[in-house]
Amino acid sequence: MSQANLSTEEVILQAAKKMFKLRGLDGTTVQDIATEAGTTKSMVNYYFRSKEKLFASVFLSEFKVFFGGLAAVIQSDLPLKEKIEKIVDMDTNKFIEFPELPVFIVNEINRNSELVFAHMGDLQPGALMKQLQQQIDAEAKKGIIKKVKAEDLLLNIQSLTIFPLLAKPLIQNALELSDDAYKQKLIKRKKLVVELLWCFLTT
Amino acid sequence: MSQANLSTEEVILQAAKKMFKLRGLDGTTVQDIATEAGTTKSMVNYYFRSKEKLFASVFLSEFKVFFGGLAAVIQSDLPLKEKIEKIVDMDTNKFIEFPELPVFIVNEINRNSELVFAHMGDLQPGALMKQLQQQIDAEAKKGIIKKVKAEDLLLNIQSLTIFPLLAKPLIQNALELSDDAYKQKLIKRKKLVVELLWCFLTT
DNA sequence: GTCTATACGCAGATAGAC
DNA sequence: GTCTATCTGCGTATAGAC
Repeated sequence: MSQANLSTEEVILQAAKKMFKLRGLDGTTVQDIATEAGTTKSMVNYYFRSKEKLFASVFLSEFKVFFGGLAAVIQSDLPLKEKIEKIVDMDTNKFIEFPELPVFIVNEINRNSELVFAHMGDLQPGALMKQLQQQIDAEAKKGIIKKVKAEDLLLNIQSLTIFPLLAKPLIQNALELSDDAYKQKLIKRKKLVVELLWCFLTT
Repeated sequence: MSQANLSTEEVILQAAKKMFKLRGLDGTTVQDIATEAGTTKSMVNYYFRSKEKLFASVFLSEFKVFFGGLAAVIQSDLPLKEKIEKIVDMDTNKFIEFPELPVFIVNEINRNSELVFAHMGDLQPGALMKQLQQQIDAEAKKGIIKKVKAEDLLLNIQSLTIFPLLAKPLIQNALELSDDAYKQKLIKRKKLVVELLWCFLTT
């Protein structure tokens, strides 16, 4: 970080992240990564032994970006409505910054699931879900919201925020929107998504 | 259709559909298709000239399955609520029958968009959207629903129905659900999605 | 119309010189 | 640690026998 010239290993890793996110595991060759990094295939294999090992490390770190923050918000002691707002806001911002992430993750968990799930055994979604459920039950008892399943709420939030990124080329094509117009649409959409979710919880 | 033994060309086409949907354009080789079809690489290239030409024809027909029906429902003269129910029901059933479709479509429109959009110039989403907007405006004037943008409504419907398919491996892993349990969850979810959407439109 | 043989290039990976 | 040279296999595509 402190030196201007990154080590070759770091340059290769960054190039791999870029190419894998753009074209996926199958669509990226070691040569692509080497060219992007300004080095040779041999160097890539020297530092990372194989394409799959390199991919695994890239995927894991990107997956943490993808779901990083979600756990923190759920574990915080905010009221449910603010948690929803925060998750929607966070996801939207993250995906505006890294638009290739959702397609990358979705593609790889479906196409290379063995490779992917072998390397992420340490995540504990069950505990998070339980905690969120307790909060929902508590707020429902107070009459603030109606009782729903935590897993459904979370799935609805993620569906409404992530899908528009996945379908971006299709929607842009259909509505004839520029990249910037689409970005503005996503930002406006945050409010709409929260309203939609909250409306359902309080009716 | 009437003869038990399909022509070699048809067998290859079916094999290509299967393999492309499972592994995508980049993840499928001509050899894979040939093996699946019980023939040779040469035959594949004989009938379809190239892998990309074969892919283009597969994608187009699958895309029509993906969006077939949507236009018909929007163009029908049902009230909005029934249209929403019908779209949710249709999409869910379709994706239970062909679970690989959403990932396939999403991946290819993002990764191979040039190839994809070059072959689907004849779709007219603008007209459909306009028609749906008119119905929304009409029902809003009657006080049945509140006024919303047709494009937002459609995006919300598709988000809530399609995303759970795209994230299937992740959700199955997190909630520890079998394939059949997941399928049951999707079927139950139809009602929840319609309620969520309709609740927002009438509040 | 079907299949064998084969062309040619690039894939991923390694050996060994410097 | 870096790079050149090279291996082996598979990728798409075609030529030509039957």
